Amino acid sequence: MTYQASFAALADPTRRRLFERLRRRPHAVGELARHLGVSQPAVSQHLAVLRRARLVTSVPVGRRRLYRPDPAGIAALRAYVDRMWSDVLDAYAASFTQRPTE
Amino acid sequence: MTYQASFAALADPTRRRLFERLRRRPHAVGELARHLGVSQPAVSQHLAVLRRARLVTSVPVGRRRLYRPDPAGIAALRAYVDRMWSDVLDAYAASFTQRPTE
DNA sequence: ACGCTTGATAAGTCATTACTAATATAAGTA
DNA sequence: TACTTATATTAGTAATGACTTATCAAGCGT
Repeated sequence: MTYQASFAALADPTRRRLFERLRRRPHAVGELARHLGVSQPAVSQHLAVLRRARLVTSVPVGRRRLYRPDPAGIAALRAYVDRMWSDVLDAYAASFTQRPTE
Repeated sequence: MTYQASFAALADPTRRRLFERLRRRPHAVGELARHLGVSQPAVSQHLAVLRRARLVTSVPVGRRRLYRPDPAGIAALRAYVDRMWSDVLDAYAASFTQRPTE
């Protein structure tokens, strides 16, 4: 059920760009705001959504706060998509023996 | 860039339930509406969104229309999530040799 | 302590969207 | 041809959400 929040989080283009920028190395909030061309509050709000979806974590470092990807949410998302994929493949294989009923 | 639409499509819980129900076997629109407890137009609209995201396809069969999962969109989503995952792992491994700058 | 910097939160606004009811189209049936 | 069934489309509405400005809290340097 946790992947639901992940989909909602990554549905927004700005939030997805944020996430993609974090995937390589940790970033501070202001740094992200400068690069994405949105205000600092907007970035903070987006990061809060990503955090609730377990897609990012953060640690305070001095007066800044470093955000980095959270493997937990990404793994959950990956597991979900993988299961969908294999289910679809299974259904496709089964469609040769079993005709769609109703 | 096509995964963007996939995320947006699956961000809605109703739409995700629709998609999950299709993953096993093809379904007609009315059948889906009955099971999900939403009106038929709502289902048609959701299916249109899923179709634009390349997550489902449909074929007319008599006066009904059968919807089934589209491997194209699912594969794109899977590729994206997999790349995120490996990038995060790479960054984690690199973090031992390279300290996060700025 | 004071000021500066960094980030989070609050309140308000505008745009998007998920839904319903009503209507249109099209395929099958008598 | 008329009638029914199945789905799509349109129009309107209520809720959600992404953004802004303003403000608050906290850490660091002088």
